[in-house]
Amino acid sequence: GIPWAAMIGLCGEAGRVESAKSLFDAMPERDVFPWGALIQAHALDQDLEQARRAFDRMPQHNLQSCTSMITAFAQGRDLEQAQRVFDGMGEHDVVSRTSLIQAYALNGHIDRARTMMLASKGGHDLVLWNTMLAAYALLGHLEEAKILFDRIPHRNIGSWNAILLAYIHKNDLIRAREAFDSMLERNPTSWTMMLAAYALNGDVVRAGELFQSVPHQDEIAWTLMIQANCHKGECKQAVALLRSMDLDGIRPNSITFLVILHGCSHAGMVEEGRDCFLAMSSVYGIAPEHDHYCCIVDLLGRSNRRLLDDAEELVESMPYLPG
RNA sequence: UAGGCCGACAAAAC
Repeated sequence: GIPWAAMIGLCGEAGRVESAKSLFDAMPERDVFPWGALIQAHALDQDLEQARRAFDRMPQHNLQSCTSMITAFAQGRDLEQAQRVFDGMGEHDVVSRTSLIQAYALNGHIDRARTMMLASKGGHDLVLWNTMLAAYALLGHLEEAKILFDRIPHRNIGSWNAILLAYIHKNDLIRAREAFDSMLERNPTSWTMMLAAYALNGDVVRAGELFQSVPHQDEIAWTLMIQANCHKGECKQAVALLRSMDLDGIRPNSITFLVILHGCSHAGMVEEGRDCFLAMSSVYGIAPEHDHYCCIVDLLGRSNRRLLDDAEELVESMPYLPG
């Protein structure tokens, strides 16, 4: 059948941590299992505590589980714990070293990370280089990113996406677009980054042109188009795009609504915002979260007396503390 | 077939 690890990994990717946990509890022969998947699921869920707990529960550790844990600590900004897990390992390989290097790179020690990269045994490794590239991009170290990028012999799409991110981070959209156009292969990440660059700058025209070329427009691409329009104050158009999504068979997600509510709030479009908020749960089946309530309360607060009553009612009914 | 790299809001970073 399907390997347990694959199932747990899939649950994690799909954001179904509970399912991943039940699978984990149900599976036999835990002692020979690649444990990393469950930790990964928690890490993807941004729940570092649960990841650590799962890690501690495991009767024994191996390269996989330790590497996942190091990655979780690296991305959870806990360098010390990452180093500690690394030190406790019986053996290391290029994968676990890469995780540790990422921990240093993302936590204020990019130079140390670079030294570690150069010293890394086991020959050349593309993912290791891409990890450093991505860190440079994130930190805004464009020059270092370019130097490294130029020296990578067999760049893959991850390398290209990382350099693209580096340009975008510097707001050099000309160079970003040049890189984007030079790519032999693009994935949804590439398209999203380029589209987001235009959308967040309020460049509806370029965003729209690019959107037309996106091979498979997903909910993220649509959300970015909505955001581009909101940025321009074209909230009516943004709300209209929500309908277009429907027609295209793409389901908005909770971020889509957050973007719309923000836009309506900013533009003072009280009724439209309220309607979207109501439709969110009743039509699309998406439960409003804390941020949505903040938006809608803010929105209704700007309105007339009648809607202000709505706002008070809403605050009383919401499952969060006001503020 | 399994553990390390790249996507919108937020977070983080600056």
